[in-house]
Amino acid sequence: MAVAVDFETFYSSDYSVSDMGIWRYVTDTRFDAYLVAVFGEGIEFVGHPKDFDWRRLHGKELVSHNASFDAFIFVHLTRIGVIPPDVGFRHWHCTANLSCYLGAPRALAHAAAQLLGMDVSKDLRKWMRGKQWADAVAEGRESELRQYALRDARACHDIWERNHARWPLHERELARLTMVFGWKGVRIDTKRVEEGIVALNRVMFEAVAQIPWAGGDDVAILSPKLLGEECRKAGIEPPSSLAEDSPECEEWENRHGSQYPWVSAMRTYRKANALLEKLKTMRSRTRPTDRCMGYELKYFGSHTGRWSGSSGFNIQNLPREEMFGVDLRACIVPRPGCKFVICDLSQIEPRILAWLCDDATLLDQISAGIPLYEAHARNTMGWKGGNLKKENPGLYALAKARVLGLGYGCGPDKFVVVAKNMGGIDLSLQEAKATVTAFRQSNRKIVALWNRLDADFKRSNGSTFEIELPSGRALSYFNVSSTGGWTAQTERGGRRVRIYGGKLTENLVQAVARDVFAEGLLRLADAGIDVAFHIHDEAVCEVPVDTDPSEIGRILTINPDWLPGCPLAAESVESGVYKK
DNA sequence: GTGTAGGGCGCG
DNA sequence: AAAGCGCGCCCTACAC
Repeated sequence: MAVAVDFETFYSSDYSVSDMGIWRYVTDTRFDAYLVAVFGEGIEFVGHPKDFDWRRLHGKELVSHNASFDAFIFVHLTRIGVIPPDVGFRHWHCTANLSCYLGAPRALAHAAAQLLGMDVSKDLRKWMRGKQWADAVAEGRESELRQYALRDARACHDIWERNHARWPLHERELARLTMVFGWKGVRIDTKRVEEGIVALNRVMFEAVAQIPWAGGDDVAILSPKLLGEECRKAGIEPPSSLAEDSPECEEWENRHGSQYPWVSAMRTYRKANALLEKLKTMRSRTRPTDRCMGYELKYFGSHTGRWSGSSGFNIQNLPREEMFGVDLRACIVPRPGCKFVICDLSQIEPRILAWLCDDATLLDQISAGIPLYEAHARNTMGWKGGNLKKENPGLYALAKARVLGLGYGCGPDKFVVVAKNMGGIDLSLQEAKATVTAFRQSNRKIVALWNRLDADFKRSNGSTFEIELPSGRALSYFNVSSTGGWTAQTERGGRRVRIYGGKLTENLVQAVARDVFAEGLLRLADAGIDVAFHIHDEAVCEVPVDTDPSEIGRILTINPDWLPGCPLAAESVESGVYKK
């Protein structure tokens, strides 16, 4: 039994949690929590937070949809004296996270539709945008608003009551850790951020100077249409794509690039702008009190279970290298007295794939210390020499591209691109075709896994296809259908996507790797090691400077009980800044 | 004005 | 028949 708590707070087009982050939103002078709805265990209240007897929640299990928002509001209202300081609730669960775990959408309206079959329209909340409680009163809609808030609290309560038994305790703990890691945030090197902003403004100024249509105020500098018009004025055809990996665009650049620097200026502008926006977000979200920036990760952000970045700042996709002389990762630093130990699980996905295929040869080689991609080259590419990475870096790169690309069904056309992007390898389509065929012939166990999953999937036509993962949780595909090709929904009620053996294999591997890493996170927490943030298979730990870094790798590579015989390895680096 | 789709590109 | 996968955020274009 739990009590649902749902706050309604003022927001507008230029004042919102999603743009500003929760800390700045709450500390802004415009902040106003004008309503709270509380529902469950015989409590039914809706009104101003100051009018609720918060002591009624003492000792209760609380639940909110997006608990990282409501619990933060609760803490803030306690700090400023609206809520008394002695309300001791037991846990504060999140039904948005629960919904994701169950394969339902995160947003309350859609989650309630899928999990409760209930229509929870958000129209009134949108209507409140930019309006204060007094505006609602003036327009005679306050009782409607109260009902709306209570209805949301009831939906949250019902989602919890009907489904929480299917959410394991260790997964709830992962969700809780995700919330508190994000609240705590990361320390920011504010000087480096400022310098980066100055440098990028200059880069963009110079790029704009090269773009003839960039004069006015509201001009779309990256507009393909405007580029097209400019090209036709000059009597040349515009490239149909500006992507870095477009051969057509590469040819255009070779032919026209020196005379017309437009494409290269647009690319520079695009990259520098994306970087600049990230720096500005960091600057605006850094708390002056402790020079730290809160961030948010979405627990179960992907259907395979991985976390995903969120809320206007994605901490999981910071560039690895410096760009335009700006090192974004280095803007994130340990707190005083601490260092980072950055630890990642080495080649976790191919190891899992080998384990799932029961490829004993490969597993034994890895256990014996042979590098994974070298072992692959020995087994299936005829490598007979010594250390492959040292003796033949080109072949090593190809082996890596084969393992990471071809293991999941990549075809020849795509493999040309994958080999180029991943290993800088130029392959003709003919060579790619031969490589794909040879790979599938010499990796029969992988192909057998594709085929087995594909057949199992098709047997689920008309219903839900579930793959039981070694950890005990399930990977689900809803409403399997064969109409117009085989499709399913990876999210309940979501868009249909094409499903096939290679994709199922990749999803399965990704899900198992996620569970391995998740167990590691729980063990780190048990050992009292702070994780500043994490990126799929990498934990950025923030520890006192005298901490032994090898302990962290040891903890992350303990085999879960459900993964016996899969050799795990980790690499750790100590650093005074975040880096790759 | 808002919402959405898609190109492009950052990450694992 | 064949198909790398999983994300989020920037921007533009376009429908309403």
